[in-house]
Amino acid sequence: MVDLGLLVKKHRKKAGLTQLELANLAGIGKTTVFDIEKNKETVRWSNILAVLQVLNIEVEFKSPLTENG
Amino acid sequence: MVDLGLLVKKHRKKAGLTQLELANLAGIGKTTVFDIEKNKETVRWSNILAVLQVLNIEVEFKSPLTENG
DNA sequence: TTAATTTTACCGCTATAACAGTAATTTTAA
DNA sequence: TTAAAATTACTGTTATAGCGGTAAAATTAA
Repeated sequence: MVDLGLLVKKHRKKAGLTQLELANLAGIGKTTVFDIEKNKETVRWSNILAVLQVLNIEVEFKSPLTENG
Repeated sequence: MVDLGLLVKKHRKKAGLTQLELANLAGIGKTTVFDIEKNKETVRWSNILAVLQVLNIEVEFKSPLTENG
């Protein structure tokens, strides 16, 4: 899954939240939630993190270096 | 690994790049690279993505929903 | 169908991230 | 040790993300 916008949307729906409710829970504006779901990459990392936290989504970074040592 | 700043720094070092070189390769300012390595979360998602791309680091989002279906 | 809800879209305003420049500090190499 | 390179830190300016308000589509429910 590379589509963060769709991922957020799916999780939001599963949680039974509207964009506005998710925005309020994450402490951000509704416009930003909309932007995230539209894969607008100019949003702040902190705002994405706030949304992911509400939806219980974890972030992982992977590379050849992280695999071994 | 949750420390994105340290992760970026390690990969940058491994690639033999200075912050300025990484910034130029990623097409962003040196200040932003510095901020990312300092785990400043107010940076733009697009700028983080640009840095990760240069360093060949992939992003993965995980949750109970992404595991099964 | 109609009404209610939600999403999408656009608008200014404000707050601030991004930036280059500079300088001080720290690290590395000679 | 000294010199060179890199990192950290700060500053002022500029560009723009974030925001609420509003309204139009789209979706859902009755």
